[in-house]
Amino acid sequence: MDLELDKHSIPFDLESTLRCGQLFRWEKQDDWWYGVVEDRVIRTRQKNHILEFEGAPYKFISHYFRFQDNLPKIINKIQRDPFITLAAQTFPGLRLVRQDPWECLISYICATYKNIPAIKKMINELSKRFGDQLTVDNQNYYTFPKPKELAKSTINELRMCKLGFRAKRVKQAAMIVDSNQLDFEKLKITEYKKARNELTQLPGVGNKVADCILLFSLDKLEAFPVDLWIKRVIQQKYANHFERSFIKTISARKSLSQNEYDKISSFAQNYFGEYAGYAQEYLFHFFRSQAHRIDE
DNA sequence: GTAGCACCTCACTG
DNA sequence: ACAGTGAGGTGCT
Repeated sequence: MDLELDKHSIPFDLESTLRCGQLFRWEKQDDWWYGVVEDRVIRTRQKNHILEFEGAPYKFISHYFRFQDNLPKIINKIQRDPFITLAAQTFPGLRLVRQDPWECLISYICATYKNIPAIKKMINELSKRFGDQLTVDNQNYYTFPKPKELAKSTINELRMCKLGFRAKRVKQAAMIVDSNQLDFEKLKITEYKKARNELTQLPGVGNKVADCILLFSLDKLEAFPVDLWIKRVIQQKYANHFERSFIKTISARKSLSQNEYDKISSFAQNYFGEYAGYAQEYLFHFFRSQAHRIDE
């Protein structure tokens, strides 16, 4: 199916959206992108203002790529200074993507202390071992495992998927989700701070992972995850918004204490406003792309 | 309340 | 080559 994006006045750039680091399950072959989303294999490419896609109806695609987000309005709201303005202008059409909360939870537990290529590998191994096989264009793809499959897995099997110390956390989190002790739908309508507190009860879920889940899968666009790269952005570009001693303290160490994290995150939420999460996405992608080549 | 450190494994660096 | 380094942090002391 073809979709004319201009006609619907939907700024969208497939390439930067799929490369920005939020997603771990898309691969490019020739000039088509292939990705497994829920129980589908989606094939898509963009030429100028035409988005071609197969494997899902328009409604699914539009929901996934958040076409209903009014991007011009959002960018207008977050443009508080020249740096964020430049970041947003460098990647026009970059959008957040609406992920499945369960997949997002496990993916970001796995993302702890790993780089993006390694995270992709772990997720693919998990899917191959515990997911369902789908065949498209004579190639095999695997769905992300259901909660039950990971809940009944053994730590050893999980470790064979290269999870390392994350294996135990993934199994425990899976058991909690599988036994319905966590209601994602309810979290969507729960106030941000309360929802985050609930998520951080899970093993392997600290502030950062919780904020990723809230932003990428639970529609909390005000969430502002602070990772290593965002910490660097703050140190280098937003230091004047903090006490000198604070910047000095966080610069001396690699990881942030809970309080330091909250200080940075709530600054950004106040500064960028209700769409702080979009600001995070642009800052993260822009700063990384400046620092070195994008992983692929 | 903060500080320090271990943690699995991988990709990239020199 | 191959050891060293740091990675979309969290949990424990």
